[in-house]
Amino acid sequence: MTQATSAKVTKLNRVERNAWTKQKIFDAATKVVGKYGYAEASVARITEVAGVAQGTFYNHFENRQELLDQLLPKIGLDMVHFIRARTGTADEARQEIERFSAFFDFIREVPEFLRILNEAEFFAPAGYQKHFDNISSAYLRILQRARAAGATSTFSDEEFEAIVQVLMGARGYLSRRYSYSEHGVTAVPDHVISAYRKLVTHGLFNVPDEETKS
Amino acid sequence: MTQATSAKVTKLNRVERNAWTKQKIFDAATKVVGKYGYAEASVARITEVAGVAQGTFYNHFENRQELLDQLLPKIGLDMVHFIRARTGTADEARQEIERFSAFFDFIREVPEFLRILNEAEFFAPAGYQKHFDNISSAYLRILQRARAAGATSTFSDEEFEAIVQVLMGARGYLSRRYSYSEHGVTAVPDHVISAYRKLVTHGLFNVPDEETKS
Amino acid sequence: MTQATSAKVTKLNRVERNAWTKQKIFDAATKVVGKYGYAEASVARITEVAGVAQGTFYNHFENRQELLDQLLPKIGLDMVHFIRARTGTADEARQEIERFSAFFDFIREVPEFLRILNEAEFFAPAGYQKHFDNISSAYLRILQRARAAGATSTFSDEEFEAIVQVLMGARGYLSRRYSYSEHGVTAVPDHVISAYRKLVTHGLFNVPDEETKS
Amino acid sequence: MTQATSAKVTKLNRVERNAWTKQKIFDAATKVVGKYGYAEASVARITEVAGVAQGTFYNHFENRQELLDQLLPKIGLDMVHFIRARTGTADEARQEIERFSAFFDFIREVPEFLRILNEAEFFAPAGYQKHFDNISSAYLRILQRARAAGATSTFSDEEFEAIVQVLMGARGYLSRRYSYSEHGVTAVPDHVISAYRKLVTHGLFNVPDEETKS
DNA sequence: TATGAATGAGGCTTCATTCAT
DNA sequence: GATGAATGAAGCCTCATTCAT
Repeated sequence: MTQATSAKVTKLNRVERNAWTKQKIFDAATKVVGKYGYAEASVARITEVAGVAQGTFYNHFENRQELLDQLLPKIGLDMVHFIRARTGTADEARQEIERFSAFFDFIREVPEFLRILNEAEFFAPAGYQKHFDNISSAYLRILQRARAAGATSTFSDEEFEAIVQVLMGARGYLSRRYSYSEHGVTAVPDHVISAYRKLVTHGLFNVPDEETKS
Repeated sequence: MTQATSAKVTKLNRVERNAWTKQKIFDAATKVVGKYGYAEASVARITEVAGVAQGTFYNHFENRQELLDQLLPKIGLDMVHFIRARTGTADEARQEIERFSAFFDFIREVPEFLRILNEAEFFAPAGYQKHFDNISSAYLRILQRARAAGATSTFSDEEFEAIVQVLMGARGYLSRRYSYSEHGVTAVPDHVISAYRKLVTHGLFNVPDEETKS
Repeated sequence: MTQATSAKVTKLNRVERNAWTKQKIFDAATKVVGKYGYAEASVARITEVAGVAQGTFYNHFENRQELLDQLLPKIGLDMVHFIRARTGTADEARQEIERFSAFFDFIREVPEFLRILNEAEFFAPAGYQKHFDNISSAYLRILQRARAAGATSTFSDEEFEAIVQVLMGARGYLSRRYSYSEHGVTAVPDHVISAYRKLVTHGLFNVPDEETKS
Repeated sequence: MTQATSAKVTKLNRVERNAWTKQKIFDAATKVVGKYGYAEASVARITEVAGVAQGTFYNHFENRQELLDQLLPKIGLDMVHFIRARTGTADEARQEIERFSAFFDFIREVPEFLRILNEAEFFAPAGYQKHFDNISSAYLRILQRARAAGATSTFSDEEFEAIVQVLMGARGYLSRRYSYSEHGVTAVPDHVISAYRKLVTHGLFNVPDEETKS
């Protein structure tokens, strides 16, 4: 999230002032939604936090929903960059764990993300869709590349799509359970990471011999 | 979902009439939330569908939220019974697949469940929590029993907790992706089930030898 | 206009109370629009005058426009009855003058009518249309009957339609000019009536002989 | 309507540029009000059509109302010239029909006029008043001159004033009824003109003999 | 003079909840 | 217990006007 700096605003030209105001609203929305959720993110509340008049809001956004729908995709891209920067060149399984861990690190970096991500599906469906497409297509390519390198079990493209859902679902549900807390966002416990690692590397169940080949 | 019978209401004593009215409201809420979501489930709409006056609502529920919070746990129990009845005595991995499939069968049986489940977290948090506790504790016991029978990889109790989140997240996300459709609820494709089976039996990634021992 | 009596409201049953409230709103709207015009007739203002809460408004009318569109047709019918009661059995020309005079008498009786009539076309088009259809069809029948009795010059049905417009336009414009005044509504001067009588009985211009026959 | 020429604006001095901008706003207002009506003629819309900034508006007009009030009188004068040019030297009754027809011709020439004329009374009362005074005094003089030439029935000055209202009301109502249409403005049907002619030349009703002398 | 972002009052409507019958 | 009209807070949005650049 681009944090609007509160530095001196001494000399800004018109275009800059304009962008600065929009950014203030955007940042305020991020804060408000992150803290109180979409349902409580009224235009009045957002503009109050942003320190502008309610009418100003509509100089920068068509309506409330338009802003809300921009929230997740924007932060979602930040997340992608963040995770990418934290992914090394180890074997594929390890990279997946790195991505998984980095996801939780990002949540701590941008605590608003958690709530925005989880609620967007219902309060900002268009934004959620956009974010989801961003993420899942990237994820799918990663898996396909791993498969090409012989690093995965045998999965079809369709199955990979389902797997992407599972992996995103894992992050979503785990983050709700382990990152929320009274005051702020906490680090994810190690056993969550180890559980995830075991699941993606060995599966959950031992398989009787005769089933091995499906 | 307990369907209120439309049988003759001729002879009901006071207690029965009372329960019958409450049930009507409850069923109406299920229908309305299932079809339009929590956000559109106004008291006016629910009571209209139930065929009672708005004021009647408050004779049976403290407020709107109280009813909404009861929705998911109640249907959730129906789901547990449904799944349990569909789980055989095969090996643990197979039973998990049966449970997974049964989950999607239940969605088709009770189409309202999908929306209620997915939205409850944000619109009926208390109800969601209750449901979640119901499910996850049951699930945890299943995994622990499987472990005792030597049917799982090596997981600690804490890790199992995380795994439960993952498995529920998988169901949640996959159902959103594959069960929703224009008109009603559709069956989940086979490749989703096979992907899930592969994941829980073999994991996702092949592991280089030296990593085997974490 | 049915004036809501301000008599004791001691004992009214539910249905009566309901109708009474709706009537209060209706009367308030009549007053407000009559005095300040449609543009200034906000729901807030109307409900304040009616002495009810703003929300109450929407228990009785779908929305603001629905009420506004009912205003003119309702008063318009009162006007028709009023005029009819004042029209005697003299010859057709005299009856027309009676109707014309009665129109202005009605305006004094129901001063709100003037503004409601004149503004409705632009602020309550649906209501205006309804009123206009009511009036013009009645008027047309009157003219046709007079023609059948040999009491009119030679006009076709289509021409009569145009004449109806002219006669209504005459009332509209004359009432704006002669009935409005600072404080309330004034009687129309005699010379207006005599001018109207001369016009409808002899026309305006003397016609050179050779034109007589078109 | 003075159409702002789209000629090269390359060399204009300060005064000319000023007038040119004001004219652009004026023309835009005419278009907007003519097409959408006064109520939809927001300053934002007008300036957008004019291609100037909103603030510019207030360099040329005190406020929104001031502009709106200038619209009708200006076009009204164009109308007067138009009609005068189309009025011949035949007998008075014929001239009146020519004026009547020319009025409808003008509406087709300047389609915006219709809406501006009809709505002005309520949205631009000051402008309406001014226009009305312009027209009615001119009309009154015409009638007086006709009377002096012995071309009219017996009317007093006061009665003539009322007659002017009737004749203008006829034009107003007839134009609303017969000139509006889905796409643009249509010619007035012949039977409207013939009805008008009959009315002003013979009146509407046959008069029993004994009434002749009122 | 031109610009256009900022302002804030005010409009319409929804809806959970109350309460007299 | 059932009813349903009444309440009023709160939400979203529009728009004429101002003002710093």
